[in-house]
Amino acid sequence: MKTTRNTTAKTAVLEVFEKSRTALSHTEIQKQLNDVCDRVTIYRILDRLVNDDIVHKISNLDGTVKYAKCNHSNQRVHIHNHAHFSCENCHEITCLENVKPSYIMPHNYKVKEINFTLSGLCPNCLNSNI
Amino acid sequence: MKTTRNTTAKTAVLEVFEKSRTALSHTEIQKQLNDVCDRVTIYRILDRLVNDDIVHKISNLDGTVKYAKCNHSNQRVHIHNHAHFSCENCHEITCLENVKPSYIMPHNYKVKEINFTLSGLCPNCLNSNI
DNA sequence: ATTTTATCGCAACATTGTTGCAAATGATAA
DNA sequence: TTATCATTTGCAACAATGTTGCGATAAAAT
Ligand SMILES: [Zn+2]
Ligand SMILES: [Zn+2]
Ligand SMILES: [Zn+2]
Ligand SMILES: [Zn+2]
Repeated sequence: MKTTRNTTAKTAVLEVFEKSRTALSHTEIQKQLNDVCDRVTIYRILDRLVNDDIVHKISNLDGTVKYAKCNHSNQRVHIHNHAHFSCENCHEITCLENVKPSYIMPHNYKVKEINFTLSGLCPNCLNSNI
Repeated sequence: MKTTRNTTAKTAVLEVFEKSRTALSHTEIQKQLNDVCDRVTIYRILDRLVNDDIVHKISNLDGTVKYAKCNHSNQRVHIHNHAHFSCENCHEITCLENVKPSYIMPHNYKVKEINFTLSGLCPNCLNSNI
């Protein structure tokens, strides 16, 4: 069985996540890492973190992909059914841990994962009345 | 004011949408068009169609972007609040026009658009018990 | 038919993500 | 501590996707 190692690069990436209130793209992580490691390594670390349920991947309407730390890694069944908010002004993406959509599916579909992203203006940008 | 023109390329793209039951990526459209026009032109046509509320853009968890015809262009207020299903086996993306999520948002957010994509197995792939 | 301007083709570029392979390094046990 | 070995890394090269500038083309209106 494949074990996951704690490398300096991985630790650095996790620290970046720890410091961030919002979800981060590969590029944003790379900028904050200041050449701690190669671009490719970041991709591979992110893959592993997603695989190990430490981070979850968020895909935005505009095609950008971001990542955020999971704060429920302790749960037995690990699913990300919370919503995300994408601000059209500041482009920040945040987890809305308490927003979970309810819906009724037609028969004959097997749903395994959901991706619910809302976009518009975040509280910050709404207050600066843009 | 900018007016939109009906060009042969645009007509060809619309015909491709008309023939398709599922959402299409830029690459899929290009393949079906058989060099009717340049790759860049397809991008520009898609942009215009989205802008004119004739087509809507769907962004998938795996990072792929697809487009589907809107079948409610007549509505006064044009919003895409229906869900989409993305099959992890055949990779087809279909509009679930009747599935609309209900949810409760925290205050101070202004929601303008939602993107609700479910993934798993579509009826076709579920029946071929994979 | 003429005019206007939206659209197109092309080339060049930017960004994002992937792969193969030799070298480096973390974890484990001797 | 040292030896071992599978995991991880860096590098280089590649692939896919999307963007921009600009001169040429063509749709639509007069
Ligand atoms: Zn904002
Ligand atoms: Zn989240
Ligand atoms: Zn399927
Ligand atoms: Zn749809």
